[in-house]
Amino acid sequence: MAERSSELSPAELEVLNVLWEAGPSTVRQIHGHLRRSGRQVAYTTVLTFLTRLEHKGVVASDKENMAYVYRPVLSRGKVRKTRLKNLVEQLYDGAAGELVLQLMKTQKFSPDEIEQLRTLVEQLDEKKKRGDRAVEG
Amino acid sequence: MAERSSELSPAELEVLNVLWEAGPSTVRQIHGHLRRSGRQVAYTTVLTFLTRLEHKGVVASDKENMAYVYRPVLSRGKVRKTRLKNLVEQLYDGAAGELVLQLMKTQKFSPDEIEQLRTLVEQLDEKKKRGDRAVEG
DNA sequence: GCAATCCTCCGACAGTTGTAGTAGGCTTAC
DNA sequence: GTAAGCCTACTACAACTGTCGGAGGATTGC
Repeated sequence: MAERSSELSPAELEVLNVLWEAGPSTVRQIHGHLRRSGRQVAYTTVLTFLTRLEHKGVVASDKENMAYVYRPVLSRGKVRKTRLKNLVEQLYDGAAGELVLQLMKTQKFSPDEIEQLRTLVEQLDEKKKRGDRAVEG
Repeated sequence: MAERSSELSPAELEVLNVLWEAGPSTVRQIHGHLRRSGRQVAYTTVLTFLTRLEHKGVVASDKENMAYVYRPVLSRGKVRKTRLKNLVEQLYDGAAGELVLQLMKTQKFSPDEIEQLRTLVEQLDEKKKRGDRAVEG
């Protein structure tokens, strides 16, 4: 099992999510956050995850007064990108078209999002038409 | 570690992918398929994965002449759905809007897909407008 | 000053995953 | 009938994951 050391397990991701949402936090704060959102887990377990994450270079920490304050090093955007790429490769033959279509059919969108989608599709459509003309002429 | 028994590891998914693509196959066929696509792995390793998958109820097998022929029980669509749901929950706060937007901005689409996207957006737009009127009046 | 708290470190343990070797049972080409 | 192949079953093992408990040091309420 080679280069898995920089990958994030589900539980590690949960912890990282708290950090992204709440910003730099102590173990206790993260633990409280998780418990409040229904995740029953021991304090030391959270500590273990943070230690592992730090080891992977995904979070960093500074001692502040009594306790260490952890902060994310890896951005949510980066993780999203990697994960999405994996998903597309593993289940959509590397082509995201179908995925987008599937999402559009099954998900709900806010008016604002629909507006953005419309704009994006129009742009794509423009490009397509230009391509068509190029092929024709 | 409770109900993880029905989840698919990356390596298991690789094997399942072959089954989805190539249809029912023997261990040897799957092994060949994987090797041809650059995945160096021992015959018995593939067998292990298939055994585990069968144990999880994800594939089934029948003895045909000499060897067992394995076939998928779980559809690609189902796995896609589950995985997508996980991704959205874990990294997009349960709302797929942002995900779709991200994909639309970063991915390439075929003319046909663009056409479909346009249709879908138009439908969403219609709905939105009806909603607006309902709110106004 | 000392018990109650907190904090981190270390070790542990079972289940999962990736990977493969070996043993032993059929098939088949001679 | 026997060696060469192919097939599965069983075993193994290290790394990764999820989960904690206990040890031992610092802080603080009283």
